[in-house]
Amino acid sequence: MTRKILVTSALPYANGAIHLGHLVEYIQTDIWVRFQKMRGHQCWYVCADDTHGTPIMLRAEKEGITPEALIGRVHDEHRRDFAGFHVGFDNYYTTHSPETQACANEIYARLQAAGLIETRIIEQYYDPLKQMFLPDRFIKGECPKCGAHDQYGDNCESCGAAYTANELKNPYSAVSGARPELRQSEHFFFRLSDPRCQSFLRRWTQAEGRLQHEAANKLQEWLGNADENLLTDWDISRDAPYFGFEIPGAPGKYFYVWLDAPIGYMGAFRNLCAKEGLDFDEYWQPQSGAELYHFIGKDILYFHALFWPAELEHAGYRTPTKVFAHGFLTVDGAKMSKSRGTFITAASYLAQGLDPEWLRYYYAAKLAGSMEDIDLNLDDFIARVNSDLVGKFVNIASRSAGFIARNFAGRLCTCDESLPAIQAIRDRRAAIADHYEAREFSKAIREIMALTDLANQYVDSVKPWELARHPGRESELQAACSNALNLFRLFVILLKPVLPALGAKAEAFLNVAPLVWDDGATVLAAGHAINVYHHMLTRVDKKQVDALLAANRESLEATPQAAPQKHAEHQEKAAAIASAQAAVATAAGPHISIEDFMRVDLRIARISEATRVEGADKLVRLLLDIGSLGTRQVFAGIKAAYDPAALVGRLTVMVANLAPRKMKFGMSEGMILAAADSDGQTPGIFLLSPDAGAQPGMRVK
RNA sequence: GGUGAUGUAGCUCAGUCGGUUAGAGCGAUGGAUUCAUAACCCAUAGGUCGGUGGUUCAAUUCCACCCAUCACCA
Repeated sequence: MTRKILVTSALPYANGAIHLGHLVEYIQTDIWVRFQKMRGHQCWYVCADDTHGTPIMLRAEKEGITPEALIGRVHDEHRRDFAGFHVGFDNYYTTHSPETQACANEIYARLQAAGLIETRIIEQYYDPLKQMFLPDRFIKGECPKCGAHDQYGDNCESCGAAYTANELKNPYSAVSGARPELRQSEHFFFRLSDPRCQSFLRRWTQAEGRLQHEAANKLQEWLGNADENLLTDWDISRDAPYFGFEIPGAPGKYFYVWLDAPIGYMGAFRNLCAKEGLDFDEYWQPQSGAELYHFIGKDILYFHALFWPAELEHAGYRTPTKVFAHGFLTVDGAKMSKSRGTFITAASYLAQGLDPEWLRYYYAAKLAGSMEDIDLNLDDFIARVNSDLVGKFVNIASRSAGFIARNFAGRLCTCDESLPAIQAIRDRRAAIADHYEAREFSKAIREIMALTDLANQYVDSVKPWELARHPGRESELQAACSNALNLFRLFVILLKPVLPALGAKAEAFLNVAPLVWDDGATVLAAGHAINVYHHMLTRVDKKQVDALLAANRESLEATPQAAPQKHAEHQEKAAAIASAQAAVATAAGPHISIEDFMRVDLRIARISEATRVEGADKLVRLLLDIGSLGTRQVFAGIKAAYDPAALVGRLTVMVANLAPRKMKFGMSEGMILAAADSDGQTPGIFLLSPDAGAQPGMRVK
């Protein structure tokens, strides 16, 4: 039965370059789509640039161009990068399109008719100079806790404290530098807290097979128990000026970028329908028999498994068949880092002359159907590609082709289908297909590589190089090489979803039409002529990888452009955090300066009160007297080692300028110092004490 | 602090619904071979399956706690 399948990857934001982290998702999706197409299903793969929002608007302004010009340029870059990695979209569109706008308006109107849209007045910082409302991350100021300058409006990158934008001291607009003022504005909300949404989502998210188990657990956490309503309404509007779609009937109000982003899937597909003569409704009406899959990163599960299905359901559309979330990419076990050069852009990878199929293969060999992060271990990458692809797979063709060309004018003889290696492939084809279907690509690759070992063992056992030296054994030689090349052909079929370009080269060499999955049931006919063999794949040289890292290594002063794996408006803040972390990690070195040390305000403290904390396993609540600085409440994880009653009255040392942290049990306004063996060899926690004479409030230095 | 996940050979990962000697690929070492992009083939060495306790005749596999890493939430 031919399935009708619509597949999407998450929309990359149109203000940054595609990097290796993005590519995990697009390659994963592309492999799956190519597999479905090879199976003969009608499968459409659409994606688009996510083009709206404040960051795009401001970026364009900064460059002195229109937002349309900016997103047009980025669109071309993205298309080129994806094409370079053989990501075969059927349509790569843009959310800034009439189709997306029409879909957004339609969904909005239907939600409104269903009583799920509500307006509410909210208070927000406004930039009087720029004359625009400011999202939190466009407000900077001094951290209310530690006083660090130039901190963003939601948390402090210096001390880690979390707060709201209006707690910032001396706030200023990151856009104009002006002092922002609080103003009221009417916003539109999607009523996710409505009982209809809630009960629908409980049902929808827990449906068997809908989400991965880890994802379903996460959703359960967000939804809470049946008697709780943890969902809050979603603010879907932004005030002008904003680059996006104006809300119908609400002049000066625009759809928030995250509202129209997933609708961009529909827009891209509608655009494809016009080109291909497809029936949009057949895929999107509630009773659709078509399948709909979204491939996403785990960071945007919230949008795709809560907001999006709730919108679709209540706007009278079908909901996704499944949502597939994947993990993040690490490089050599760590987050991608500009200073290490592991923040590798797609364009630089291609520009350095690395083969995109190396990466496709490596990702496939690491990807499973789970949300676990995957690691690009560069040494492993080199070893694996060289050994598996060149040494095992391509080698089968390379070691057989010469004999056929030289001795038999390129003609094959009958393939021995009873060969154990061929039988083994036939036996495993269905299982390998199941692995592809379940996105367990690493399992598929493992099976395929085990089979290539059998093929090489076969060649080794019949020793064509010896047969070639003995006149009269020509037919044996031809049989051996024909069998080997047939084995190679079968591997090409199995690997073609992962290696489309190599597959095309192999098809040209084998002189066959594009191979589909079912071709694995057949062999090449006797007398079939193959073409001259040319190298199909080079080895990875460590020098190339080193050069790639060098090309991507940036000085610490360089401004980061995008953070790994983030979408839309997450980007700017995450980038800032990433660069701050990178700076700390690399700039600090083995020593800190005296200034660094002096930033920590250590004080003698007298424990004036110590009580158990109901519901906490490790915590003791302490009240600390620090002399002229007053008293502080601190939660300390020392319950295992100290009886609270025995602590009262004793002196210890505390960090007095640690950012207060809101805990489940109250504010913790500092930290006391205690020793513990980090290896866990010596159990216990040992509180520090000053020598006699120290008074509460004294500075420790 | 809470929740979820992860922790198995030098590296990357399987696996065990509790049961005789824990697997693969790569890497290492030794051998064989020379058709092939110094590829391939054979063999060997390497792990008290993060730690501690418990349940059991038996735990890497179940339970509890702890440690480390990651994510989300607060």
